[in-house]
This record gives sequence, C-alpha cells and structure tokens, in this order.
Amino acid sequence: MENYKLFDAEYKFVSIIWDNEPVNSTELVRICMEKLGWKKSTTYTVLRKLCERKILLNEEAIVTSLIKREDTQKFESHAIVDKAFDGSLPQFLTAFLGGKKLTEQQAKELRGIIEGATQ
Amino acid sequence: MENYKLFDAEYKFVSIIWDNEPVNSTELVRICMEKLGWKKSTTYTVLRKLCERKILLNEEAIVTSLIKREDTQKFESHAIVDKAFDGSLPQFLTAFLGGKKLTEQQAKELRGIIEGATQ
DNA sequence: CTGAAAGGTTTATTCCAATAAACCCCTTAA
DNA sequence: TTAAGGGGTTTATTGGAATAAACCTTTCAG
Repeated sequence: MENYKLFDAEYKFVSIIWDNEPVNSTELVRICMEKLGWKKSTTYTVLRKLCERKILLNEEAIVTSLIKREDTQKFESHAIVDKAFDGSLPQFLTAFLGGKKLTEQQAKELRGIIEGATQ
Repeated sequence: MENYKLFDAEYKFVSIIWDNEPVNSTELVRICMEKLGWKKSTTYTVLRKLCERKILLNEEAIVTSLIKREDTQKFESHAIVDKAFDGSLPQFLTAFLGGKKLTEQQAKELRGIIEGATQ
C-alpha cells in the first residue's frame, strides 16, 4: 500500500499517537506542542489529513491509529532495502554492519531471529 | 556526516553515476534523459549542486563521485534504523521479515554475514 | 566564415510538505 | 450573560525540492 508512506513530520506525529493512543485530541495538541513545538492548528491540520487518508481516526475527540506501527515498519524497511540495496537484505546487513564487530550477545540475538524465520 | 543525505532525485542521479563513472557529462545528460526523463539543464543543475556539496566532481567534463556507494548505504541504513526502529537492528530485522519464512539458502547467507562480524 | 555540437550557467517555475493565523461553534461555570 | 476552555475548520504563508527554459562560449568540420 502506497498508503503507508508517511512524510517526516507525519511520521513523528503518528509515532506520538502510537505511544499514547487512545488519546484525547486536546491532550494530543498539548503533547505536540511540547514534543514537536507545534501550534494547535498545525496538529489539527496534520491530524485531519491523516484521517482523510485512513491512517488515523478521530472520533468524538478520541484519536487512534488505523495502521499499526509494525505495518509501517515493515513498509519502511522494505522501501529502503528496495531503494538502496537492490532488494537485498544481505546487502543491507553488510552495509549496516560496515566492518563493525558484533558482541556475542548481539550476534546471538540476530541468529535467533534468523532461526525463528527459517523453515 | 549530514552530508550524505541525498534527496530522492539526487539519489537516483548519483546512482547512475556510480553505475557509470567515470562518465563524460554529455553522455551523462543522455543517460539521464533516457533513464530519468530529465532535460539537459536539469542534469547540469543537479550536477552542479552536488559538486558544490563535494559529493560529485566534474573535471573537464568527466564526472566522478567523491563519496562511495557503500558510504551512503551505511548512512541510509543507520538513518532508517534510528528513525523507525529505535536504533535496534534486531527490531529492523524482525519487521523486515514480518513473519515470512527464509529458505535455508537465505538463512545461510545471513548467518554467514553475522559470523563474519562476530568477534 | 559558419553553423552545429559540446559543455555549460542564469534564472525561473511549479509543486507540495510544513506550519500556522484567524476564525468558528458549543458547553459550562461564575 | 458571559467568558474561558474544548474541539475544531478555512485559508494562507513559506521554504525548498524538482525541473527546465533560455541563454552563453568555445571548438571544429565543411
């Protein structure tokens, strides 16, 4: 879904909602003021646009998300791998590690994820 | 280096150069026309800006890159992991796999990369 | 000599993400 | 009855990415 594409400001905003939902809209205005430095109208503008795109829901001043954090994470991870690594996860991993060494602890965790995904 | 941040159009452009360098500027104009649908002036405008930012070099109509593909790949991979996965590679990997299974072949390749990066 | 091609630069235009100012209506407590 | 919130919408403004039109100089083949 091309729908999952969030711009930077939108991403920060939705992250706040994921961290706080369900959240009252006035409370959301307060949090965005504090964490993003946004004015009230900015928050409502961004909120409305994301509601139109069916990414958020604002019902009786209660804001919730319609897409889960994991969904955008999956989308974003594939987007970067496609864009910059020719779709190859090994290439991504190699670039990310970039010659740096992993501790045994870190390696173990990664191995575990791979084993868990192996047939 | 905040320098490695390339916008979408810039990224496509630099990718073409990585694939073709050293490349003559007139030839580059031809390739960008073909692959990106860019007019000559667009190519020269983007080229000049990237030269000003020391990302590309245009010397006597020979264009080369000053930063390597691996450098931006490393930058971009860390950027996304920081932005969307709280800096956690395991979280990235989990989201990327998203429940999908790996073939033994794929798992083996990933394991190999991890082993290669283990102390 | 000339005109076409190579190798550019200067200066705009367009589009849209990001942000907000200025309103609006409704409820409720003093 | 009013003014202080709560819960918004309408309409701008701005800044920068993306793209290009128009123009320029030099070289070189015919």
